[in-house]
Amino acid sequence: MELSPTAKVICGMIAFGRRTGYEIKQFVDKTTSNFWSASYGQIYPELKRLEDQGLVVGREEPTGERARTVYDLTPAGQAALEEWLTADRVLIDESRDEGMLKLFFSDVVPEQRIENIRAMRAVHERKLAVLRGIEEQTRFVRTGPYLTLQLGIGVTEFVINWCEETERRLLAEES
Amino acid sequence: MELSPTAKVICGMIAFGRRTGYEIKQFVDKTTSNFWSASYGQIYPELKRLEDQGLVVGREEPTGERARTVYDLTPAGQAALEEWLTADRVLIDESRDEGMLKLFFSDVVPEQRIENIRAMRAVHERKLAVLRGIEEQTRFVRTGPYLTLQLGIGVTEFVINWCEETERRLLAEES
DNA sequence: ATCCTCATGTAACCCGTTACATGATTAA
DNA sequence: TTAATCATGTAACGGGTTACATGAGGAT
Repeated sequence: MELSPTAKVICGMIAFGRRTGYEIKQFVDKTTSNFWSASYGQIYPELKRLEDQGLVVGREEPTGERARTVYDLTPAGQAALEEWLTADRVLIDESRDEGMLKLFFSDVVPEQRIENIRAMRAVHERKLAVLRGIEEQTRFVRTGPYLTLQLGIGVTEFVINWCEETERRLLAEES
Repeated sequence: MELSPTAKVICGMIAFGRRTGYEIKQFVDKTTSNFWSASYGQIYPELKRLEDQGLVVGREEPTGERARTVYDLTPAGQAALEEWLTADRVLIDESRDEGMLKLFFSDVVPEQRIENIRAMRAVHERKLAVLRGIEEQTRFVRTGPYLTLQLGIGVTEFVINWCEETERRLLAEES
């Protein structure tokens, strides 16, 4: 059973512990959103589809009067997840970085170039602060999340340094 | 006139020199695809819309019997492009990196972790080779494309190094 | 001749976000 | 008591990819 893009995060998150749709969204925002995000508009319908396909089971566990469905992986779901994780297929690798695009076209308005780089740096500084926050408040029982966080931090720092150096260099060249 | 996402690359590419839809696609693939891509299915309809909005003008310049429409920016198009480049708005920053997602969930199948990292490295090594190819075969009169290429190369190298180091570390810890 | 590149386009589909709607529970 | 958080959902919309269709020109 081939997993759809969003099914990959959903099943992975459930494999890390039974969860509600709401919790899946929280975890995605807190942990993978840097390289893989998901919205409620995808998560809830996808959970239904996964249940139809027999990859997950939802159990009603309301909090008082408040409806609440907790999902578990079925053996088929676990198998599909493992198949995906071990398969040697072409990996999705998409990115849309408007800061980079503006820098690319910055010769159209050259006076703005330094400003473009500063804006890029600001984006990455905010990102770094978020990642550092996660780093602090999380106990890493699992290595996967730890590794991706470290790589995320490393790349972000690299970009910030590059922005700083480039800004300095461009300012020096101006004079 | 607010530019749609795809209109940003299209107008930028035309600002760098009058082009056909086909040429825009070639340039995008060769230069920005690392952080911003576009398909024919977007480019041709978008060029029509931009012409309706008066931001570009298409001129018929066939090659013999072969139809060919070359686009130029109108003053309004140039203005819209400059407005976008100078505006201080929230920047689109999206990414979907399946290699990272697999690494994140690699505790589900821990024996596979090293393999996941190798696959990630392979992706980035291919990417680096492509970027280095562009670096060689291109004369950089313009700084924007040069800067984004350098940053792309730097980040890619950083990721490759991280993968190598992490792989070594994990192998050492195994024993 | 044949194949690659140039060149333009569209239709079906997939996917995903945004905004909205609703309501219970808990913390301040 | 009021605001934040927990919790579930959907409909409209926008955007983008893939696959297909077509054909001319240039190179081998």
